[in-house]
Amino acid sequence: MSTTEAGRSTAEARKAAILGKAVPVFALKGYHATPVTEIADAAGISQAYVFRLFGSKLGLFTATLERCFGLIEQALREGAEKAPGAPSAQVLAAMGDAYAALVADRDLLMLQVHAQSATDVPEIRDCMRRGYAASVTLVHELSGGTRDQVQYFMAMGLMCHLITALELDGVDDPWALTLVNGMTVHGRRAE
Amino acid sequence: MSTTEAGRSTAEARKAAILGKAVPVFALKGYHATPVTEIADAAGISQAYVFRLFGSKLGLFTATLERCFGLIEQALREGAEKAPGAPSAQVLAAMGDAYAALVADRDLLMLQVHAQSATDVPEIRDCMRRGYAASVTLVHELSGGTRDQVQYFMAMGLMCHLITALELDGVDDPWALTLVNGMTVHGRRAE
DNA sequence: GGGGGTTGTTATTGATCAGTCACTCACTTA
DNA sequence: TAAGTGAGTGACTGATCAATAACAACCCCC
Repeated sequence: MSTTEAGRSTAEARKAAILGKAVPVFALKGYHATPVTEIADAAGISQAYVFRLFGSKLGLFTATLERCFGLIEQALREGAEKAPGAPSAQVLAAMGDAYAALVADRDLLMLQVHAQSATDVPEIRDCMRRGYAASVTLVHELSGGTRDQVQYFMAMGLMCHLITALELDGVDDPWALTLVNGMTVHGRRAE
Repeated sequence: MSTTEAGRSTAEARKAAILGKAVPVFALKGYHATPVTEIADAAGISQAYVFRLFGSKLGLFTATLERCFGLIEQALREGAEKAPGAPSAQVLAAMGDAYAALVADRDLLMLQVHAQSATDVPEIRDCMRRGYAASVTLVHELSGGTRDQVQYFMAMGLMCHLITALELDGVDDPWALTLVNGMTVHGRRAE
């Protein structure tokens, strides 16, 4: 079970490849419940080498989380560019749509949920703070919305987390419909 | 390190006592990262006996989670009773205040966060669904609010989870203030 | 006063997992 | 072609932890 497809490459390229595979694997069961062997297997690489590249399981997880935040910021930015000069509400709607498209695959969303639960580890808590700081600041600046609007925007993002974690998409009961109210599937409400 | 204070008691009383101690312990690091030994120690009881009483770690966790939801429902109910016959918005505000008072100690809130992250375990996911179903239904019935109002109420509850997990109370940066906007410390926004 | 159910413990087991170590292999440069 | 370097691995270790097994004290009712 060695390198099946790619031959050898540079350490940086390998790290990037591993991070790409790590997102869906960590998204499944979270930080504590995921052995790094699973990520090594998914990346088609030995577990020992993952430790060599990232130092520790914690280093691997925070790197994965940072990559995740990077993708989200990029999506928000691209969304905002689609409504240039529009009023705040419309910019927020465009950013919401871009975010919804990005997180349609569940993985980035669930990684956030797991990271939020692992904040007893200081490095993870700090990484989360940095990520949310960047996101909130970005939404504020690009949309020009009020504090209430931005808070509402983020709150609906959190509601997406819950809907995804509980797999409420297909549930037809009234309480589930109330929570999903106005959301696009796996996505975020437009306004 | 045996039973320090209490002598022997009935199994039911012991189970209740253990659940009381289990809430803060599970709240610290969550389901996967908390060994049942820690809960046994906190309850002043042997680890083996905890397994006898709850069958498995999963059984202990779901029982703890159910207790937590029970406390929340009780608080919501008592909150609603303080504004009888008032318009929806005021009933929601009263329920929010009661909820805020209940979760001021962080534990119940963090338990929710951890449980949301452990939904890959089917029993935990189902337990969460039942709990949220009961809460949403209760808020809807007691307040008589619209779907949007109830969704917003729950979304602000989720925002509390984030604020608590990231310890944003004392943070003075603009992005943190945006998220905390309108919330009472560790609590939930009134309206 | 003793049988039987209940409360509780100590000791152990079998598995899992983060992290390490001593290597090998391939490529580059002189 | 020999020496050096970075990529990559298999095999191990020490610790932790969920779960169990075997046993001990207690109490109530007959």
